[in-house]
Parts: sequence; C-alpha cells; structure tokens
Amino acid sequence: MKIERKKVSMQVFDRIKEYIHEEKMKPGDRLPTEKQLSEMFGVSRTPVREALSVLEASGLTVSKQGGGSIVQETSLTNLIEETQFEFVDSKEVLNLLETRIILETEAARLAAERGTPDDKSQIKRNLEEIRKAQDDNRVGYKEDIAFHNAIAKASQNPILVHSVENLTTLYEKAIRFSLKKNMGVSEKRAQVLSEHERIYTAIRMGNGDQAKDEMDQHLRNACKKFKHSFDQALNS
Amino acid sequence: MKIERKKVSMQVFDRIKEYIHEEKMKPGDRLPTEKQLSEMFGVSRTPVREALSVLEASGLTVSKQGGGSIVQETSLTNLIEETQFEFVDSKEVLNLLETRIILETEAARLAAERGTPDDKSQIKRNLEEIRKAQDDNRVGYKEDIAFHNAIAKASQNPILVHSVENLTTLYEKAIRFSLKKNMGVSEKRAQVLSEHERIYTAIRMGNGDQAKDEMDQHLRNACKKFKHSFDQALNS
DNA sequence: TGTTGTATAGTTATCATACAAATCATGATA
DNA sequence: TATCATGATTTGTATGATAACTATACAACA
Repeated sequence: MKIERKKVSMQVFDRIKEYIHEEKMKPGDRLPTEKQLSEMFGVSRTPVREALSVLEASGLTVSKQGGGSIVQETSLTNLIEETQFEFVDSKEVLNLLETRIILETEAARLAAERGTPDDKSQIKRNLEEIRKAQDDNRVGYKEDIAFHNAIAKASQNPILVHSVENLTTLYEKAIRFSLKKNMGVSEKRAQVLSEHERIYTAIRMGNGDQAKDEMDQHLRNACKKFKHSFDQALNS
Repeated sequence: MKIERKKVSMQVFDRIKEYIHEEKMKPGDRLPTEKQLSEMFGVSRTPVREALSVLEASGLTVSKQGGGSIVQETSLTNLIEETQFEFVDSKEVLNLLETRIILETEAARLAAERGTPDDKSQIKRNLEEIRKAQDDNRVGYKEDIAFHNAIAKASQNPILVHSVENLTTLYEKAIRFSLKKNMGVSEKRAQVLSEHERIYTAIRMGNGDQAKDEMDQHLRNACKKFKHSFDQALNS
C-alpha cells in the first residue's frame, strides 16, 4: 500500500473547489482573499497562490491584481487549456474517434428508437445552430459538439450521455488545436452539414438502423479528414 | 490599444513549453531546476513555481520533491474524467449495463482481431482467477472486472480501455451494494463461468463476430439476472 | 559479488516577510 | 451629482530560510 503524499498546494486546490461548491458561488462572486484562504487552511500564501494559479489556468476563476479572485463562467469545455495538446500524437485522436464511433452509432440508433418529440426538436435546433455558424463563417465546434450530445441525450440513457459527453468534449479540445495549424478544411463543411442533416432525418423518422449508419459514415469521414489534415501539417 | 499585461508566471509557463519544444525533450527528460529556470528568465522562483504548478496540472510535467521536474507522457487517456455517480437505483444499473454492452461487445471484437498473444494469455490468466475464486466459493467481483478489463486492453485502444474501466468499476460498486441484499445468484455462477469461457475461446480463435456475440449474450444475461434479483428484493 | 547502511549534495515544498502595483472604497470638493 | 484625491486592500513578485525528499557515491557487511 502506497503512502499517500499529496502536495499541500493541490490539497488547497481541492478545498477551494469544494468551497466554491458548498457556498454555491455563482460566476462573478468573489473568493476570500489569499490571506483569508491561507488562514482558513492553516498554510502560507505560497501554496494558496499555486492552487489559485491552477484554478485560473483551468478557467474556474480569474485573479486580478488588487481586485481579488472571482469565479468565472465555467463552460466545461475550457476546463484545462488546449495547450497540452501540442504533445498528443495523432494516433490518440484516432483512438478517440474509434471509441466515439462505437458509442455514438448506437446512441444514434437509440435516439431514433426512443427519442421523445422534445428530444428530436432539440436536435433540430442544434442543427440550425450549426447552419447559422456556417453562415457566419465560423467553424462552430461548440455547435457540432452540442448536436452530438443532444443525440446522446435522446437515447434516454444518462450513463451513455455522460460517456459520450466525455469523449466529445475531449475531442473538441484536441481538434481545436490541430485545426489551428491548418485551416484548409473549410471546403468540406458543406459535406459535414449534409451528413448532419441525414443523421437528423433518420432519427426524426425513427429509423434506428439508418441513423446508426449515417452516424457511422459521418464519424468515419471525420477520421479521414483528420488523417488528411494531420499529414498535411506534418509536411508543411 | 490596450497594453497586454500578462502575469510573469504565465509568460514563464509559455516559455517553459517553448523550451521543451525547442530542446525536443522526450518524456522522462529532466527540466532545468527551478533556480536555473528563474535565472534563465530573469525572474524569481515564485512565478517559476506557479508556472510549474500549472504545467503539472495540465499533465505536461511532474515535479517530485527533491527529484526535479520531468516531462511526462501526455496522452488523451489521462484527460478523460472519471465518471462520478453515486447511485444504486436499479434503472441506472440497467442503463449502465446497456452502455457496457455497447462498448464491450465491440471491445471483444477488436480483442479477437487485434489482440496480441500476450494479451490473450493475460485474458486466460484472468479466466483462471475467476475459476479459482469460484472454487474458493467466493463471488469474485474483482476477478470478473479484471477479466472484462483485460479484454478491453486487448483492443489496443487506450481510450476504449479507459472508458470500459470507468464503467466496470462503476458497475462493481453498484452491484456490490445491491447484492448485499440478496445473495440468491450463486446457482447461476456455473453458467457465468461457461459464458466467460466462450468469450475467451472466440477471442483466442480470432473470431471477432463470435466474440462480440458471446459478450453480448453474457451481458444481456447479466441484465436479466439483475432484473430478476431486483424484483425478488422488492417482493421480500 | 551483492546487499545494506550512511553520508552528502542537490532539489523541491513550504514558510515568513517585504515591497510593488493595481484596484477599491471613502470622502472631500467643485 | 459628479469627479477626483487618497488611503486601505489585495494581488504580483522578490528574497531568504528551513524542512523534506531524491539520487548518488561510498563504506561496511554478509
């Protein structure tokens, strides 16, 4: 049995998160000052500051000199910066996509078979958002992810939803980095949109097998595009 | 135009990343010491430490007291969140099993198709463990879980492995609680063992379709047994 | 030869203190 | 009321000291 030895700064990190939770702090609320926190936990300012640094890097808080630290609007997707993705290799992303295919094709089938009218109209709204993003000439990561998550939600299986969300947000973070390097994928966006539309149509019609098929093709194409753009990036 | 005022600690953070990149440092390599870094960038140790904290939190490096900071293998797998649910609701267990079916049937197929001889002999060892547990008249949760995880591992997809492990450990927790109430499942254990054996055989033969089928039946039977024992518990 | 104990230097983790810089709050003044 | 000055508060950085830990080398021992 390994002896647990955790850095004080990381314990403080956890405690501050707990604190935010327990006090039900909303975005905009001010945290106690560093001095107060250090007294609260009986440590010096140093580990408190390191904990706050990590919190800020994770997007949970913002510290302003003289102003204090305030909790921030936390969209789960920017939980940790995309910085570390410079070091992931393409194989990992393909593994991620492979796992997404396994989960999301079945999610699509279940969505078609069990989705309520509400679920389906939500999916439709997400589709509209994607279209809008495209009109605005934005890439629309968030909208894409939201579309996929909405389909998972229509499966009526919270565990499945959670698993899918886990992977899609991870994918977004990873892909966002790789797209920074080469933007030459925009011409494919029309194709992606029509894939999305076909998935939605199958779900709306309640055709599980077809929904699964369309999702399968859609994600396999994503694989291909990723490989292609990654190779391009390597050769540049 | 507002002057960009960036905290020194975050500039140091960026510079250290650059440094790792430029020096082409591999996982396992040691970073310069904090003292050296602070001299390198002409700042005090304080911001250097805060930068290192963030680096460590984002999984790029590990700092060990007395040992220095080393760059770490960064894999997407480390970034998957642990699913934290604390439920015992029967509906959730069925959802959990449904998700396991989706993932693990494909995992079994991939294990049959891609598993190395080492992987397969590991699965065999896990099977032996289950048998041994049964001989000792133990229930053998751990052995069961280990068997399923080993199959996932043989898929050669770390993301899939992690996802499966997430669900199996969750399942273990849930089932361990619910089985406390009714132990009347022991007579089915022989059947479970033969299911496990059939899964293994299919994987060993490299028959992906059959492996998937066997896993499917195995988990569906688990569903049935759970429903049955749950109903029993309700009527008692 | 190989293992175990010990000494030593190097390194990180934390503490305490001080000061600089930005922000905030208060009240005076126009 | 609105604006500005000013002092208090708070974060950012610097510095030095101490404790705890690691890695290494070397001696002692079996």
